[in-house]
Amino acid sequence: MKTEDTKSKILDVAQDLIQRLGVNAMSYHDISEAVGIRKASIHHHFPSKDDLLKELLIRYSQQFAEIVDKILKTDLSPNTKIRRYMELFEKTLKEGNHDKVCLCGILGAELTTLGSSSAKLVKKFYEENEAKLAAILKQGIEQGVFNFPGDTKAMAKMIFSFLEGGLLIVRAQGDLKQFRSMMNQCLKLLGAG
Amino acid sequence: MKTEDTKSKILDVAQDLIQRLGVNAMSYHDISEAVGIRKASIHHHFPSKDDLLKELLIRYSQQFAEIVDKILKTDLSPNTKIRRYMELFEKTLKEGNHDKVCLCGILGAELTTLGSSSAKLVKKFYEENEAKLAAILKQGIEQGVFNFPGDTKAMAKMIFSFLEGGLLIVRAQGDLKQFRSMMNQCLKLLGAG
DNA sequence: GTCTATAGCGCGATAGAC
DNA sequence: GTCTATCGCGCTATAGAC
Repeated sequence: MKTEDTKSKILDVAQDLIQRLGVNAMSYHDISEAVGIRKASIHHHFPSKDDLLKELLIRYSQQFAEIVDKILKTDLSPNTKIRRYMELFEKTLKEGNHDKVCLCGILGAELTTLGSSSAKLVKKFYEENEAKLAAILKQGIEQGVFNFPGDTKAMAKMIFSFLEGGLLIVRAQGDLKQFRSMMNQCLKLLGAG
Repeated sequence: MKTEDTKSKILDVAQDLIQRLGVNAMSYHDISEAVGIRKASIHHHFPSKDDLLKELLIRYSQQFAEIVDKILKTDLSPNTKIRRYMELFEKTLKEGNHDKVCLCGILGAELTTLGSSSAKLVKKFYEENEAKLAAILKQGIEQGVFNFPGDTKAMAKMIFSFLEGGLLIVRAQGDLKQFRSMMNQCLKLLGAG
């Protein structure tokens, strides 16, 4: 198999496993079974586990940012933009057996056990997403479709926190529609009908 | 040393380690170093790691519930009750090196790797806390000090999610005052000045 | 109740043949 | 690029002396 194909298949499988189990509970053995090659072959593509994680974080953040930026640059109402953004998180939970959460959400819990460059990539994901949420909120205020008290940045951080935390809590409770009910509640708080 | 003293010291140390590292990255060896006894002695008190975790979860949930119930039964305004409740989470982050999060928050990330009774205890913690938050919100609505659109239960779940998620995100960013800024934003959203 | 010693396993990682 | 084989380590857990 071509190197790039194998590499991306390994990343796909690793991402899936980490989103379910976390990095610390996932092994090269697990990956090898799902990909259909041997452990040693995975080391050929990613010498260490931390190498794999770094590449995965770069890919994940870039893919996520691409999708978010596409939403941002439309001329949808800020109301709809926020909804679409939140649906990206909901979609994660809907995949497979309803037991996947955001990659960077689960890695946030394991943060103190990560290598420092991996930890920085997780932190960067948080900051970029908060900034993009804040941009939508600002636009909504300016257009008069949002009407909430307080600070835009604090509001963005709070929404991002509830999305990341909400995935963990709703996954535990096993009732996916609870996530949508929080999304609707959030939109109401923004004064977005 | 008396059995009960040793047991509770082990639980103290284990709780601290798990709140920083997660269960999967924490070992009996780590505990033994911090307590000052040997690995085998820990197995005498808690035969398996899951036994330890179960006892820890029961103790943690009970202690947390006690504190929350004390807040609930005061005649403080719902406004202040919510603030006090949120400060319990903030306090966790303030301890030690600012790298501790809620025990059940970090275990939510590791949920799929836990034994089923431990997982149930985590889930129970979530549900009890959401219910107590909802009770405060309801009281605030009835007394006319809160004034927010939408549903009380959805609002409680959203607040609880942002508290659990916020600990993870603010820990990663290393800026403790961001948590307080979210707390203040939350209070504003409740229409609580 | 705590200790030493060790079993037994799974892990990340490497060497070297093909 | 993938394989077999293996090293060396750290882990949970147990046996048995004190």
